[in-house]
Amino acid sequence: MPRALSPAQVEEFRERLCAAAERLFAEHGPEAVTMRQLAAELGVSPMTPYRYFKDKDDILAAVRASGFSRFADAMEAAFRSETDPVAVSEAVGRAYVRFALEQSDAYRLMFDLSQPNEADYPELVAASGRAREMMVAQARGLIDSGQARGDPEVIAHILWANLHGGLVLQLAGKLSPRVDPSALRRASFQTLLKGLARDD
Amino acid sequence: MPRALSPAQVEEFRERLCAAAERLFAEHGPEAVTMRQLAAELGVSPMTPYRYFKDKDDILAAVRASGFSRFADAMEAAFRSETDPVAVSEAVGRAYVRFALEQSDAYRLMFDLSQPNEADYPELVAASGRAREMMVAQARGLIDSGQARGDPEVIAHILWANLHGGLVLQLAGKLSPRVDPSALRRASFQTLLKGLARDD
DNA sequence: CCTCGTTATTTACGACGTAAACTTATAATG
DNA sequence: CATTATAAGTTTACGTCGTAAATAACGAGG
Repeated sequence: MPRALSPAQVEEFRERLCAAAERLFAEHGPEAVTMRQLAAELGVSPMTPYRYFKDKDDILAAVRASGFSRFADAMEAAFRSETDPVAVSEAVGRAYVRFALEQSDAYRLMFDLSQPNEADYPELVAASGRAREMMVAQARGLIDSGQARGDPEVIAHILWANLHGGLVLQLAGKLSPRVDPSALRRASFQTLLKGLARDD
Repeated sequence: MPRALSPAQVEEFRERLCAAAERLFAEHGPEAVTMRQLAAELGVSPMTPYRYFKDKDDILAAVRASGFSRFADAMEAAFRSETDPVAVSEAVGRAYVRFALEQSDAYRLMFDLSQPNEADYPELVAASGRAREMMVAQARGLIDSGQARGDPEVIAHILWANLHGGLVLQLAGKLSPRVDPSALRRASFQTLLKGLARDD
C-alpha cells in the first residue's frame, strides 16, 4: 500500500488550509473564499481539500473554530490582565470589542445566522464553549465581589447579548447615525451594572 | 412606440415580485430565492426582473424594506394596544420577539451582516427608520413616566441591542443549552429597567 | 403598412460546489 | 526485485448561479 497519511500530516494540511482561508477572508472578504481560490493558495488542485474535509461547510466550521480559539485567547489574556472584578469585566469587554471590530470578517463568520448546526462540529463546540466560559468566569467575578447577584450563566448571557447586539447592529449599519457606537456600549455596560447591583 | 410601462405598472410588478420572494423565503428558505425560481413563480423569464430592478441586491433591498415595514406595523400595533409605559415597552418587546421568531427568515435577511450599504436604498432607509422610531417612542414613554432617565435615542438603542443580541445568539445557536432564551429576555429587561431607573 | 422604440425572451459566459473517472506513486507481497 | 493493490491527487464534467448580449415580439406614429 502507498504512503498512508499520518494523522499528523492530515492535521498539518487542515491547519494550512484553515490559515489560507483566514487570510483570504481577512484580505479579500468572504466572497473570495472559494474552493478554487483556496486550492490555488495552497498550490493544489480544487478537489484535494475534499480528502481532508467533508465539504465546504466542514471547512467553514474549522475556520469558525479557529476564530473562536483566537477570540478566547484574547479574552483570557484580558481576564488575566486585571484583578478588580469590574476592571476585569471592562478589560474582557474591550478585548471582545477589539476582536469584533478588527477581525470583523472572522466575527461575522463565527456568528453567522445561517450556519449549520454547530453540534455537528465538535471542535467548534469546544472552541466556542471556551469563549463562552470566559464570559461566565467574568460574571462570577462580579457576583463574588458583590457587584451583581444571580446566576452567573444568566448574567454572562445578559452582558453578552448586549455587547453582541450592539456590535452586530453596528456591523449591519443599523444604528442611528445620531448614536455613537462606543458611547452606546459604555452606557449599556453602566446601565447593566447598575441593574445587576440592585438587591430588591 | 409600444405600451410603455406606466409607473403604476412598474410598481405593481415590483410588488408582485417582492411578494413572490417573501413566499419563497418563508416556504423554502433563503437558498430558494434565485432569479430563476423567482421568475418561474411569476410565470416570466429569468431576465425580466432586470427591467424593474438593477440586480439581485436591489431585489433583496426591496424585500428587506418590505420586511421592515411589516415589522414596524407589528410594533406600532403593540404600541397602541397599551397605555402604561412599562406595559407598552413589554408589548412592543413581545411584538418584536414574535416577529423575529415567527418570521425568522425575514428577520435574518433584514439584519444580515453582509448586506450592501443601506444608504443606497432609500425605501429601505425609510422602512427601517420607521421601525427604529417605534423603539425610540417606546423609550420616550419610559422617560416621560419617570421609569428611566437619559437620552431616549440612547435608551432605545440599549434596549434594542439587548433584545436583538439575545435573539441573534439564539438564532445562531450560540446560547448555552442551560439558558432558556425567554427567561434570558425577561432577566435582561428587568435588569435594564432597574439600571435605567436609578438616579445616581 | 411599415418602421422604430420598448419590453420580453433566448442564448451564452464565467464562476461556483462537488461527483465521478482517471492518473500517479508508493508500500506490502510473492 | 518485480508486481500489484490501494491511497492521494488531478482532470474532467455536471448542474446551478447571476447576469451580459443578442434576438424576438409587439404596439403606437408616420
